[in-house]
Amino acid sequence: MRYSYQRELIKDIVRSSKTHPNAEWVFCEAKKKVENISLGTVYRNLKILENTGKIKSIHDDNQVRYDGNIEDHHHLKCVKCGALIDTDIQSNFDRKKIMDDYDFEPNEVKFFILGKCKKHTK
Amino acid sequence: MRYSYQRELIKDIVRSSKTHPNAEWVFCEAKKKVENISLGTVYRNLKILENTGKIKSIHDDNQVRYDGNIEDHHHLKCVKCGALIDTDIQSNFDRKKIMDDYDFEPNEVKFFILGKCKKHTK
DNA sequence: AAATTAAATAGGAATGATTACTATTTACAA
DNA sequence: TTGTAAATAGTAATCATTCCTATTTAATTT
Ligand SMILES: [Mn+2]
Ligand SMILES: [Mn+2]
Ligand SMILES: [Zn+2]
Ligand SMILES: [Zn+2]
Repeated sequence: MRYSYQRELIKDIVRSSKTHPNAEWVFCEAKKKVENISLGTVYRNLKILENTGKIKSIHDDNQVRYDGNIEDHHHLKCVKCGALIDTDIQSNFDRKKIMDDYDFEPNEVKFFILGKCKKHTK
Repeated sequence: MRYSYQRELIKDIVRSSKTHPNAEWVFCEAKKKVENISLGTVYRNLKILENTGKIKSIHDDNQVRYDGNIEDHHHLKCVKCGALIDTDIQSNFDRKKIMDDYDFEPNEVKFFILGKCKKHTK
């Protein structure tokens, strides 16, 4: 993999963000440093960074969002403002029961907890 | 809400399916009964049926799939063939811990268990 | 320090899922 | 029956994302 200033920039933007941004937001941030960077470059590098384990992606309804926190973790999602909040909540499921009851070999759980974040408590 | 043959048909197609189909599949099925039904009509009515609680929708990566099973339930998702399998697995999370630790008011959990269905066991 | 080469880019076109628009059709009530 | 507004078919538009390609650039070789 050849060095690319754009790719390093995109990685740093995602890694230092806490909002789980989408490609468009990353693009706008990147333009502050490379004024003529193209959106295609952002998408291509986000995918490369994901495939090489440098960042993670989250499918949030009809959009892809990116996460600079590559630790295994889950999220709270605010239904009011769309915020995604990192948690250390563990998912515990009964592997054997799933295999027995459904003839299915599980190996990962994805979940979000939907609700309201503190911004909306009156 | 005025009666519409197309809407009843779309409802019956989703209700009787077990595959959690997308709009395109529902459209193809519907054409077997109403040859010139339009895709827009399918999308519009799927949304109406969802909003009136007659069916549910599931965001599966970048596509919306529909579910005729309106009971509260979760799914196993096969990473090999994309199959979604209904389960009666319950999500148990500690509501109080979430409120205390994250200042977040949870009210629903969405999860999938990813893995391989029986079709891929050698 | 040039010349070489293939990877990466910018910019724009294409795609695919979904939604919006609009003239026509249809359910249903007066 | 006739009047009406809701629903439809057909099509155009939108939005996120991917694809294409001429040009630029990082890295290797002279
Ligand atoms: Mn996260
Ligand atoms: Mn289901
Ligand atoms: Zn919020
Ligand atoms: Zn499968």
